[in-house]
Amino acid sequence: MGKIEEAIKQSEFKDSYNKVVVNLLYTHSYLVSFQTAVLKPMDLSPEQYNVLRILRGQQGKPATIAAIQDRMLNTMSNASRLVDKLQAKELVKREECPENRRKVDVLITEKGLRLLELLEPQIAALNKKVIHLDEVELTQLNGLLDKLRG
Amino acid sequence: MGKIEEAIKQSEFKDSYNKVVVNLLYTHSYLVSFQTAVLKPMDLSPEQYNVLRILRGQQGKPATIAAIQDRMLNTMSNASRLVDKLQAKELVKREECPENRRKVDVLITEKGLRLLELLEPQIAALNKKVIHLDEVELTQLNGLLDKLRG
DNA sequence: CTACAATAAATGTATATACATCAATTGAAA
DNA sequence: TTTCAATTGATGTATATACATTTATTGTAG
Repeated sequence: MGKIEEAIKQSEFKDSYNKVVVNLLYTHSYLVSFQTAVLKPMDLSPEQYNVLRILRGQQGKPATIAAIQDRMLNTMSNASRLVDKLQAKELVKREECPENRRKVDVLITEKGLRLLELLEPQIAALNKKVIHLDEVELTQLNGLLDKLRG
Repeated sequence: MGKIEEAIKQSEFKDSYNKVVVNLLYTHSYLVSFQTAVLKPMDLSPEQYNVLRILRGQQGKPATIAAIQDRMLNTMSNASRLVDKLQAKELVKREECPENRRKVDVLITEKGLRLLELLEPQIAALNKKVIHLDEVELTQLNGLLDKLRG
């Protein structure tokens, strides 16, 4: 695939900022399309998968809808409806928060945990296959992305 | 904002591949949300903006729907419907391709070109403001993203 | 030439997303 | 205590997206 100029058949960019934006959008699409292919047979969207991982990260503690929203990668998305979908598949459950009845405690179920365990090695293998960087480069890239956001 | 661990309140990752994926998804969302804010007053979505730029890149030559699809950042999206939306706003026009009536030639209009000229300095200023990297780092980042995709 | 496969774009449909609004609950001020 | 603003999540709605199917046109094998 190579350079972004070839990938999108554009020979030059206004400036390096512009080029890096296009490169990031393109690389994002590259990664998401692979991820989607692995998740789809399990009837999960990438954002649903992300919510499951957030809930597992709570290690037994419940998370409110607002807390999930906060940690989501796509900050514009709708945590309430994502939880609806996951609950319908019995991958998460809602519980009324006793000390504040406005809040809703969301927890990952056993079934949800088992699904993650099934998916994770597949995703890891996929990442290793489609990300053509070594450890040093991965660290550099993580550093640059962190710095980008300031 | 700083490190990805703080941004999404996750203390550790399975491996560096995983971390870089999360970091990319998060940075993507960071950039798109800014871009959307600039485009929204002009009633353009980021993908519509992208299609306009692709058409301008043709420098007067028309592009077929398939050619647009090819160059789009989000390869899954629907070029035909995006062109519908842009055409309704008179930013692009469709013309029947004379030598092959299955194809449709799409061209950017004067109005479309003027809109791009209006938006571009705004986008450039925004990029400069929200991307906290210098020229050397931008080049490094572009190189790593190109290498990532192989 | 005819029939059929291949190609190009449009359309149908289900789901996802963005954003505004609504309803319920809580907390705090008068 | 009563009232009202703030918080939390759910819902309504329009648009966007993913993917399959359909329609129209072209190319090609028999």
